[in-house]
Amino acid sequence: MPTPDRTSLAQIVEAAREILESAGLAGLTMQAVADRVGVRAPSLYKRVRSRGDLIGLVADATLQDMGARLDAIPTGADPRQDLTELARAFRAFAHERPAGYRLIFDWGPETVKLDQASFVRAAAPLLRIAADLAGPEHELEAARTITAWANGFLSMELAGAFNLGGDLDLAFEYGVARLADAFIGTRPAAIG
Amino acid sequence: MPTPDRTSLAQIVEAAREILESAGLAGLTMQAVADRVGVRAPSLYKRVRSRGDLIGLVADATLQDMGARLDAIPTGADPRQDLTELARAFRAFAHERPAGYRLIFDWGPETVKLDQASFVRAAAPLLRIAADLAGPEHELEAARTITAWANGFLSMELAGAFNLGGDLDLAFEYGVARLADAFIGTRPAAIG
DNA sequence: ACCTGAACACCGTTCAAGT
DNA sequence: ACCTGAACACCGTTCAAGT
Repeated sequence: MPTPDRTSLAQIVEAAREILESAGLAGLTMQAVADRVGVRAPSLYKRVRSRGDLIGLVADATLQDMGARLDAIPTGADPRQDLTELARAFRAFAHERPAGYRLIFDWGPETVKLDQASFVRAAAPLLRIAADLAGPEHELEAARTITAWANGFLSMELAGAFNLGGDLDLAFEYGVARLADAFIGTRPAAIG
Repeated sequence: MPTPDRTSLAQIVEAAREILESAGLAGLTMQAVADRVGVRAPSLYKRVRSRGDLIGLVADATLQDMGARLDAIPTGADPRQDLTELARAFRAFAHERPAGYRLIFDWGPETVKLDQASFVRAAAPLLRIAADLAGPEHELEAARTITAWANGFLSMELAGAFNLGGDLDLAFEYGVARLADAFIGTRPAAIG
C-alpha cells in the first residue's frame, strides 16, 4: 500500500530559499530543509538528486523571479530614464534576496549551473535599453558593460567590500548617470 | 625536549593557495593542506585558528599580490590610457589566479574577512586615476563605478555567466573605453 | 613546544526494511 | 511508492599522550 506524499518538490525548494536567506549557503543543509518540510533527510532524495541540485533549483527560481520583476518595469520614451529605473529595480531585488542574488551571480559554477533560458529572459529588458542607448550594433557590448557594473556594484555592496566610507546610494546613482551618458557618442546619427 | 618544526605558517598558506587554485574552495580541506606540507591535520591548528582563518590568510595574501601588481604599473600623461592599462592588468591577474580572485571579491564575508589596509593599498592606483578623470570631488564615486564594472566583468567572465556568445576581449575593451569617456563631462574646466 | 592518534559532532548520501 | 533508521565516508576540531 503506497504512502501518501508528505511533501513536494515545490515545498522543498521554497523551504530551501527561506533557509538560504536566513542562514546562508553553509546553513542550507539537507537536515535543515528536511526539518522545515517535516520529513527525514533521506526522503529528500526522492525529489532531488543532491544538495547541489537543490541549490541549482533555488538559484533558478530566484533568477526567474528577478526576470519577472525586471520585465514588469514600464518603459518610456527616454532610454536614460529607463536604464535608471531598471538599475534601481535590480538593486532593490538584490537587497530583498541577498543570498539568492549572490547565488546567481557570485557563487559561480562551482556551486550552481543556471538555466540558459532563465538568463536570456532576465537579460531581455536590458538588451532593449542597451540597443536604444548604444545602437543595435553595440547592443551586446553595451548590455555587458551595464550588467558588469550593476552586478559588480551589488556584489561589493552586499559583501561589504566598499569599505572606504562614503554614501553608497549616491555612488550608485552617480554610476547609472555616467553609464547612461557613456554610450551616446557611439550611437549612429539619428535620421534627418 | 622540544620537537623541531616540521612546517611553517608561510608554507601552510602557500600550500593552501595552490590547493585553492587546483581544487577550488571545496577542495581546500585541512587534510589536503596537511598532506601537502607533510604533517597531520591536527598539527595545522598550532599555526592557524581555523579553516576560516586560513582562508582569510589566503585571501589577504592574494590581495597583497594584486596590490603590488597594480602599483607597479607605470602611469603617463593620459589618464584614459592609464585606466586602460590598469584594467588590463586587473583582468590578467584575475585570469592567473581565478579562485584567489573570487575569494577576494565574490565569496564574501561569509567566508572571508579582508584586511582593510590591504584593500586600501590595492585601491590606491585606481583612486589616483579616478581623480584625474573625474576631478577630485568625484574621486570616490568614479573609482567605485570603475571597480564595480571591472569586478563585475571578471566575476561574470570567470563564472561563465556571459552566456550570450560574442567576443569577451572586445566587450572588455569596449567597456574600458566607454568608462574612460564617461567622466570627462563631469570634470571641472581646466585652468586657462 | 610541536606532533600525533583517537575521538566527537556534523555533514551528504545510500540502502534495506517498513507501510 | 514514499518514508525511515542505520550505516558509511568525509569533514573540522579537540585533546590527552608522546617526544
